Amino acid sequence: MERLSEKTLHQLLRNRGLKATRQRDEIVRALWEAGTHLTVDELYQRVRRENPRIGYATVYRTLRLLAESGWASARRFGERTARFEHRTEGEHHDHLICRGCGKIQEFENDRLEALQERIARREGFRVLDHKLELYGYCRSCAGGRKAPFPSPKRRAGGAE
Amino acid sequence: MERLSEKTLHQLLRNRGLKATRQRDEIVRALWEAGTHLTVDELYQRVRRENPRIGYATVYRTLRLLAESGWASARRFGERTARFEHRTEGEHHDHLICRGCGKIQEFENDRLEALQERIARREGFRVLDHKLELYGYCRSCAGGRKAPFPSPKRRAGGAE
DNA sequence: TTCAATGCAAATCTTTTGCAATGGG
DNA sequence: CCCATTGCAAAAGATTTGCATTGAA
Repeated sequence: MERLSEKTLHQLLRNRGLKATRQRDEIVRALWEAGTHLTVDELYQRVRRENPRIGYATVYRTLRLLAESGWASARRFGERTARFEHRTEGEHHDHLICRGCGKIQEFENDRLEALQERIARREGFRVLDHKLELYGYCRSCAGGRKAPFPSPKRRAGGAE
Repeated sequence: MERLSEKTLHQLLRNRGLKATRQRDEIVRALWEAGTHLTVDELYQRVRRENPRIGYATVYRTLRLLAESGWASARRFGERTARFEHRTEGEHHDHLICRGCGKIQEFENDRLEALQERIARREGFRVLDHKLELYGYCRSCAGGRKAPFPSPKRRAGGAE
């Protein structure tokens, strides 16, 4: 049951004087195995399959812990809920989000990173992290609407 | 009372068969005059100074309308609430967010945009919009912590 | 044994909605 | 006039927190 992801975790916890628990192992493992961006609820459901007694709050608390410590990162792709993914030391990737089918594709580009770094430095910033999201239509959805305005005659709902 | 921003707005509303109202004018004007990223509440407070009878819901609904139509754009800088800013046709800028003092600075870079576009195209995506945020420390805060881990012995709160 | 972590329920916060009243075209 | 928009209060979601109990070190 001891895996790469859990070793890293235990080490990380020890460094901060925190405790390794069954729940934390399960959560970390589920996120690791998923390999994608999961919402808190999706993750909760998965962990629940192994351990039906786990609490929702524990998932939230653990995710916060993981995000703070760098093991995971939180993203928000224009949805109302946050998504989390495992984050590998050193590695960084950005996202392409399809407005048609909702697909989220990752990419990595060193020149992009370098350019960002340079721009930030020029402004006197020391960059620790960054988030880049490109929204549009993927190949399969590309034929679709041009989407400047949703449609005339529409109720004006709330914001965001 | 007729301003550039309002002209654009009325035109935009007419295009969609919607009505121009006092509240919409006030909201648009406040956001326009602010010239920065405001939370819904900040904007609400400002509009309220002119018109104390305005409803919170109206601000939300109007902001959604503005965001959908392109007049404004919604951002989320890792805070729990969304922020809105006026968006100028054609123009696009990204953000540098200081983790020290919270300052949000804007920048624009065509090479960056071009590179993003190229990367997306390579993946078969047609990009409509994008969001780039660089998090770090601004010049004044740069001396500060390196911030890998907040601090040992800490309660693990909820997520995000 | 000790104190961090859990599970549950209640509390918060943000955003959305239903609906009667209002007002723009 | 007609129907979109407003204001209010209530609802809905997402996330956080208080607290007694449990469990890791």
